Order: sequence, then C-alpha cells, then structure tokens
Amino acid sequence: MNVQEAMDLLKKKGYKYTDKRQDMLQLFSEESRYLAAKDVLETMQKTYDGMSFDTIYRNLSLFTELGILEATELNGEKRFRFTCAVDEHHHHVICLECGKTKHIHHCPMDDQPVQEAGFDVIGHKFEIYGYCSECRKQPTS
Amino acid sequence: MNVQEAMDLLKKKGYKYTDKRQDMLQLFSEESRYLAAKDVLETMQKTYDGMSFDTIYRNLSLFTELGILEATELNGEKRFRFTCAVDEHHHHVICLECGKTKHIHHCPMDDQPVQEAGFDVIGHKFEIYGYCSECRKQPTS
DNA sequence: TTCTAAAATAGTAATAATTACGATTTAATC
DNA sequence: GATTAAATCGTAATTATTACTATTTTAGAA
Repeated sequence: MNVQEAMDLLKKKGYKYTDKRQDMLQLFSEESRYLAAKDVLETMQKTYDGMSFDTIYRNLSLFTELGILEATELNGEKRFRFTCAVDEHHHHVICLECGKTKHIHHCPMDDQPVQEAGFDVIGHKFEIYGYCSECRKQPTS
Repeated sequence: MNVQEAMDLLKKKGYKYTDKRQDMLQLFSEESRYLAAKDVLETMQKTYDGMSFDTIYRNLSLFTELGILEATELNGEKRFRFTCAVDEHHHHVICLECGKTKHIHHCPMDDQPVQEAGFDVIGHKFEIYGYCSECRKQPTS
C-alpha cells in the first residue's frame, strides 16, 4: 500500500479526494510506526489550523475499514499504521514510546493449529513490546 | 492463587480486610474469565447497594499491582481475571462475548528467540479471540 | 463555467471508561 | 473504647472517542 494506491482505492469506492486525506496518508506512509489519533491531529494541525478531530477520527476509521490502515491498541488508545506490504501475514515488535515497528515474519498460529475445542476462533494477536534504540528507556510502571 | 492466599497477601502488605474485597476476590475466583469493571460493579451492587465504582477501580488496580489479578484489554476496555495458577507462563484463548478463557500452554516467544536488534524487549502478548460454545455467534463487525 | 447533489468538514456536544478528590466511615492496633 | 491509617462514598474531572448539525467543498452534469 502506498499513498497513490490508497487515493485510487478511495476514488474507486466513491469517496472524495481531499488534501487532508492525502496529507494524512502521506504522514502514515512516511513512517513505519503506529500513530495515535492525537499524533495525527497534532501534525495535521500544523498545516491545517483548526482542523477538527472529528475529521481525523472519521478518516482513520474509514481508512481502517478499507484496509488502508491497520489498527492496534496500546495503553487504552487505538493506534494506526499504514498496512504493511511486506508479506501475507505477519506480526510486529512495537516500541511503546514512539510506536515504531519491526516485522515478525513467523506467525504462532501456524505452529499451533487451532482446534480449540468449543471455540469459534475469529482472530488473534501476537505483539512484542519494547523500546527502540532511539527511545530506549525503562518502563514507567 | 485463591481467595485465601490473596487475602493473606493483602494483610501481609498492610492492607485491610473488608467484606467488599473478599467478595470481589470471590467473584473472580469462581470463574476463569476476564471481567470488565462494569461486570464487577454490577454483581457487587446486588450485594452492596450504592457501592461506589471508585472502590471497584481502586481495588482492581491494587489487586493487579499485587499480582492477584491479571489484566488485558478488549475492545478498548480493561478486563481482569484471577491470576492463573496453572503453570509458569502461558497465554489464553478468549471469548469476546463473555471473557471466558482456555489456556494455551505454548508460548511463541520460546520458538522465536528474541534478538530483536535495536529493541529492548519488555513484554509480549499472544491472545486468540473467538466465541465459546455458549456465546457462539458471528462477530458484529 | 455554472449548477447541483453527495460527501467532507468544523465546531461543538455527548458518551463511555477511567481517574481523582474531599468528607465520612471503618478496620486494626493500642 | 480511643486512635489512626486505610477504605469507601459520592461526585467531579479527565481522556479518548463518537455523534450531530450547519456549512463548505468536491465531482460530475448541464
């Protein structure tokens, strides 16, 4: 996924082209890290003074629906990143400070064939947390 | 961990014995599932009319600090369960409806020795989500 | 171009989960 | 029973998120 592909997808689905959307996508495309809504808002407001956070949230959720962004949840807040084009299915090592990620190319579900008796399995999460070299510090808790 | 051990631990640490704490612990000990604060509040208020949710939250976080409860986050809300006494380290299959769990006795971190270059790893999460036999239904999304 | 309809946005209000705080009550120890 | 620290109540504040209405803008047609 890149900005152009994402804008094309929006167009194809009948959504409109706006500078704000392009800028939001640009922001995500420039870094491989999970951003919180407030990070996006902060950056966007430098360009668009008075930009509404309704717009941010609405677009974040639209992009996620369309598969342009992927979401996770850290410390009670949702975070988003550009959908990785790396491979079919993978997981992430995530920096708890800045949201930066590295890929984990192996999925534990492959080892662990899930015949979890009595459970209809619909999803899973495997995430490794830590601090990247730039944010290296001790956890606050 | 059981209710008695938990109460003993509280006493040892200088915290006080209260019926409400014992009842909260009892509630958790009776089921192996993740409960949200509001679930606990709801149940507790049947016994203690007008019980403050401040008390619920304060105790949930105290119990978690002391290792009596373990916490996770589902759909943006924290959920808690009695710390499993099953084995040293394991993960869960979790019912998204009722929070019921099954153990996964194998940890993916064992296969995946983490020499994640440039990351100080401090934790990880591996959870499988689904619906248990009683709650079986399709996801709403 | 100008016109029109649907979609996007701003600004603000509402919601939901959680945390904080002063006043009162209670448990534990003397 | 008296004392003191801890627990609780009742309520207010906070934080992230979602919802709503009036206005503006985009895309496409005339």
